[in-house]
Amino acid sequence: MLELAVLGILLEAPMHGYELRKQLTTKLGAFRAAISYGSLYPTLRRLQAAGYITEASPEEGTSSADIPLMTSRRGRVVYAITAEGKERFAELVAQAGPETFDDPAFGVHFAFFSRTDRQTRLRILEGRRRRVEERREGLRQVLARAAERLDAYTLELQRHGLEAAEREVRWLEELIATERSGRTPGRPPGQSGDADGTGRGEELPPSEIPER
Amino acid sequence: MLELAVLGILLEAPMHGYELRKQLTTKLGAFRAAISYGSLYPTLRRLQAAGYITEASPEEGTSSADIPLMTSRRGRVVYAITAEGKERFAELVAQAGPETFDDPAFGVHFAFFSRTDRQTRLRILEGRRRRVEERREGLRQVLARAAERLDAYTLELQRHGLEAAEREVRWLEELIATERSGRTPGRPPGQSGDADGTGRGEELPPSEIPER
DNA sequence: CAGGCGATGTATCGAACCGATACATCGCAG
DNA sequence: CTGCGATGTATCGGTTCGATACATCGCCTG
Repeated sequence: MLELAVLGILLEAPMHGYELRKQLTTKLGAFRAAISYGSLYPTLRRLQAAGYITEASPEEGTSSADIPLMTSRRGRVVYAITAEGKERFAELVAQAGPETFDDPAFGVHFAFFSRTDRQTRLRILEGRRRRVEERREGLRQVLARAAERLDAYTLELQRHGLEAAEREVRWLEELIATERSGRTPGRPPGQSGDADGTGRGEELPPSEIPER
Repeated sequence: MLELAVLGILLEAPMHGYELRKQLTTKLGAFRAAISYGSLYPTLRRLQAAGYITEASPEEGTSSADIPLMTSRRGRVVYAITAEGKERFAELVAQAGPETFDDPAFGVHFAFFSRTDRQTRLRILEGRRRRVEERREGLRQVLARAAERLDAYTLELQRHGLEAAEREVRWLEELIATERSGRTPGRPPGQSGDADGTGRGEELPPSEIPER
């Protein structure tokens, strides 16, 4: 899961750990809170061992003498994705197994939707919708059947959870409708960010991002 | 975290693992998805080792002969909370450290609010509110400052996250206001599930709850 | 100009937690 | 009487987290 996220970020530019973590946090910050170093560094080592990324010391300044960035040892380490890593990313981003629909994994996949083809996007959105619908139904059952046996606070918690689930289903419905119509998400009323309106929005496989 | 949850559930009745998990899932289901056995059983063993719960074989039926519940071995194991466990629960439920405000821990604490005194409830709600507000501000920064550098999907994700954060802050505000006014949460308009309406809702200290 | 302090930066350790899996029994529908 | 889904206990490997340690940088203050 972190594997996909790290590869996806490194796809845009080589980076060192600290920066990587910041990017990860803002990119995934909407669903997940933050990534800890205790997860990040092991993941980097795993990826490196598998040959998906390389560890490269940074460019040696501009002149002849290498100014030791941090006088002795502990120079900053820059990680870059390899060709195998790109393949691996494509593989991971395309697969939508059941585990893709739990909270954190869905957020990660969603964050890389601009690098995912529409078919896969739809599969993931619909899978997630089913998940959230099931959760919603479960909460409704509890509230309908067992309301009198629960204390006021537990009840309030269930109610809040139910509301959130209902809202997310609606959000997903909208996204799915948008996908089907071939558009790109974004607020139509405010500014129509859709410059061409041709309804493309996928087939952006090379590596750059045409999105506004 | 699971420790608190398990003790809280066992406080209501002795139970075996499977049932415990179900209770846990409905009680905490609004914030957390589900508890896996890979977490539950180690937690039970930890609690048992610490003396907070005891493992008791179930009542031996009604007659003289003990019908081996599951012919040979693997009888169902019933766990019950001890006096030390109750003390431990009171200790855990009262403390509102910073870690209390991340998603899962907050949900657990909230679920046991009917066993928490109002002072602590307020501290926890306000701490959570500050957390969510910070998150909300972070997302606003991203959306305001870096919107043009993000693709449409990432943007949509941030927007959804922001909306959820705003909604939760509002929810928390309401709860805090309700607490301050000495009432119990619940929908006043719909059906007043509040049988007595005396506005009590705290002071149900099975053990003791020291007011700050 | 000393020195402190917050941001940048790399890294590890123990513990918690999860997903998958194995195994066993019960009740009941076909 | 057979198979299958719910009930039930339990472990294993692996991921992730929280805390912590260590080191350098730039900047502000006394």
